[in-house]
Amino acid sequence: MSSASGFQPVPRESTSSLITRQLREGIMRGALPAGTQLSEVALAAEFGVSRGPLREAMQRLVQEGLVRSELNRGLFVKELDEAEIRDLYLTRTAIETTAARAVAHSEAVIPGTERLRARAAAMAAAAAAGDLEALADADFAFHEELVSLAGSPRLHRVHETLMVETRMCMTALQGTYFDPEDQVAEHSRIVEAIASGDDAALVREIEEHMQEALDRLVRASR
Amino acid sequence: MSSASGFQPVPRESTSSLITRQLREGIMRGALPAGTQLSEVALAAEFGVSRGPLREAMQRLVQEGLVRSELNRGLFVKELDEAEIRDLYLTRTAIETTAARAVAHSEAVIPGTERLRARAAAMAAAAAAGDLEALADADFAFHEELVSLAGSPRLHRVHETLMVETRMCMTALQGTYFDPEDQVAEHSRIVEAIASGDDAALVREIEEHMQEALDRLVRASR
DNA sequence: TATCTCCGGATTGTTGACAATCTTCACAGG
DNA sequence: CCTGTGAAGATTGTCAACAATCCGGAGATA
Repeated sequence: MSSASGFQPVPRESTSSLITRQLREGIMRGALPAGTQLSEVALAAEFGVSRGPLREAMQRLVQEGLVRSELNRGLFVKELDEAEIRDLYLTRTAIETTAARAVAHSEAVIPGTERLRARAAAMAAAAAAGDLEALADADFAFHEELVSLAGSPRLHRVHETLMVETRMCMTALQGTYFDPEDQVAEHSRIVEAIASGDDAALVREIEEHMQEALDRLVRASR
Repeated sequence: MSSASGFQPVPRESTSSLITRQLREGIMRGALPAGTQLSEVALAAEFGVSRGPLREAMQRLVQEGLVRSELNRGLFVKELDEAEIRDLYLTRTAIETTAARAVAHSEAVIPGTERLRARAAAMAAAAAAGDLEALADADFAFHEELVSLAGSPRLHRVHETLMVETRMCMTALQGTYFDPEDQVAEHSRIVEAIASGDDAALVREIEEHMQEALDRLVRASR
């Protein structure tokens, strides 16, 4: 059998894994707002499985920190107060600066920056069109791409959770207005800093971007 | 009811949580070496519970990345090749530099550095006594303390997993000899950098320390 | 001999039922 | 009016049995 046939391993996935993904999506999109109790029977019925696999999925989310477990009481979607939001952005900064530096020093800087420029362009387009939802999506795609390019499974796994939490915040504050142009400009500066290979500038740009984003969120939440 | 009574909430904990902790300990200490299959029935019997809670604990470890799941095949303790070890230290650097900077800029720098100095002193004592096991323990306690002092739940949770993986590596390479004095000196330099409040120096010290530790590990594993 | 088929044993995946716990509400007593 | 008691209802925690899947080897066939 040729190994050059280009076949990929069959993407079989456990039920609990599939459920976890859907629940995460629900938490992210606001279908399961912060604080809601997650009823096992109700969710199990909705997913069409028994409580076993569903409970396994729940434990994953608990480990991820997206869900809080109270013994004999139930599971609740975690709520984010201001201190938590600050912690979230502190951690995002840690992960993303490291990722960006890894990209900047990797052999694939050129195609990497190219892809990031494309993401930034998508943001600009959404901003120009005044489509705030598309802008948010493009924003997320940018950061997701950035960390993916670093090629670090650990940074990526941690970042995935952080992005869910970020989106949770933004969903909760939906309707508040941010200046799109600022956001677009900040992302462009990050890309160019990566391209330049200047570590100090790079770190500074990301830290500033995170600080700005955090300020926008905190301001909106009061 | 006074809220200043100093009582803490009763530390009730779910069974799956307790099992998770024990399994993690086992993986860390080498009782469950990398690559071993984790038999559900055997482990459930050992813990004296049924397979339900045990499976929930397993899913937590999968989410943590310490255990790999093959559908209909079983669960295996994750193995770390050289690339994984590099990724591990990359991520540790990201977390610990951020934590150290947070400590350096916090209001509690003074007591913080004091506690870290105590940890470093414990390392020095173990090194002087030639007790390599105690040295490793003190080493871990130092890094654990460093991240705890940052007061960031996210950094702490991520770091916990990373330290388990680190210990896994070191357990696997048990018997190899490292120069204790170097290690002690590196940690002392980190503490003093925190005390000095010089961010650049701080980051440099931690990055160098991680690079050294990584080199020691990689060298020993070949 | 090489290959294919099939079967037995073992392990995981899933389920429904049972036990334990918590919450809520009504109600009696001070 | 407030406090304590108790039972009903609902929810979570746990278990043991059943179903599905995988692995290895014996045996048949060319």
